[in-house]
Amino acid sequence: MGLQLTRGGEYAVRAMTYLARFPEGHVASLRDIGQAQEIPESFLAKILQSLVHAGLAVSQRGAHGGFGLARPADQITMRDVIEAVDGPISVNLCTLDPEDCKRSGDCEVHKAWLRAQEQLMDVLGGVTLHSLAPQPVV
Amino acid sequence: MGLQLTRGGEYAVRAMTYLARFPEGHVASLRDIGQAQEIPESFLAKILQSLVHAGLAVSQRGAHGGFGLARPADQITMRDVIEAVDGPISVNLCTLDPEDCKRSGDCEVHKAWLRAQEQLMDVLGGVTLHSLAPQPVV
DNA sequence: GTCAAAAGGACCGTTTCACTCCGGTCTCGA
DNA sequence: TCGAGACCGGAGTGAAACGGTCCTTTTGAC
Repeated sequence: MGLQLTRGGEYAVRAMTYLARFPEGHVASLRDIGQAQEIPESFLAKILQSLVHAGLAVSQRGAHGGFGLARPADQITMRDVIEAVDGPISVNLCTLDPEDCKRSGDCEVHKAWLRAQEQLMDVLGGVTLHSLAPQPVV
Repeated sequence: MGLQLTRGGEYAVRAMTYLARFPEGHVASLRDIGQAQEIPESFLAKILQSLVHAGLAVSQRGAHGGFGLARPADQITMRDVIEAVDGPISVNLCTLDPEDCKRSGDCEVHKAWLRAQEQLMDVLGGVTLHSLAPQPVV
């Protein structure tokens, strides 16, 4: 079964959506997030690190530390989140690296893949965390 | 890197596109297809078997046997081919089996995935082998 | 009958997935 | 200042999927 999101990507979207429910500046701990979203905590730690590295989340160390969004929720998309965790979205190898695909020039198949990829990115790039979040928790 | 097509799916599309260049009823041997499209023959054999089982290709055994399309090229889509080889396209587990996703009801994330999936299927389901083939070989 | 070709099943090395573990580091609060 | 709480980051791991290979059997044309 190809063309499927990784578990890490799925968890990342859920975790970030959870963080989007809090007011800006608020941080939630690994444990909070993991328990609320039913994500194994040790795995979630890795995922959140990727998100921090990508500049989508911020972390606060020490007692009462945790994670929060690095920007307002309406400025982070599903695409951002997924690419931070799983790397660039490329529906087929040949759409990622045109060098690698000697057929890219004349090849109708290549063009079809490019279109499919664009559609997918449009959808994922158009969905913000804000639009995903249920009514915010005050 | 998630969300990517398998090698098998890629090969399948190329192989079927190759077969679409011939007049109906013509069969090409495994070797022909493999050499023309630079696909390892022993692997291609497996892929073509999946396509035959799925009713997209027909095979002729014995001397001068080979493979051909089971229907006219304008009635076979990329989606058909990919699903025959890689199984149903599901961009996320929760879009495949709603039972499995207890969040499916109230969950905005779930709806976003459904939309993404639909877009992808629309593109892939709208591209026929006919539209992919270069000028047919007589 | 013989040769060409697909059918189909067993096998296999490598990579990726989906985690886990653990020592280290930082920070706050008492 | 000391220690508990929390993230950092790298190494490790079992299972599954990927990407094939190989070999025997069956079928069909000549």
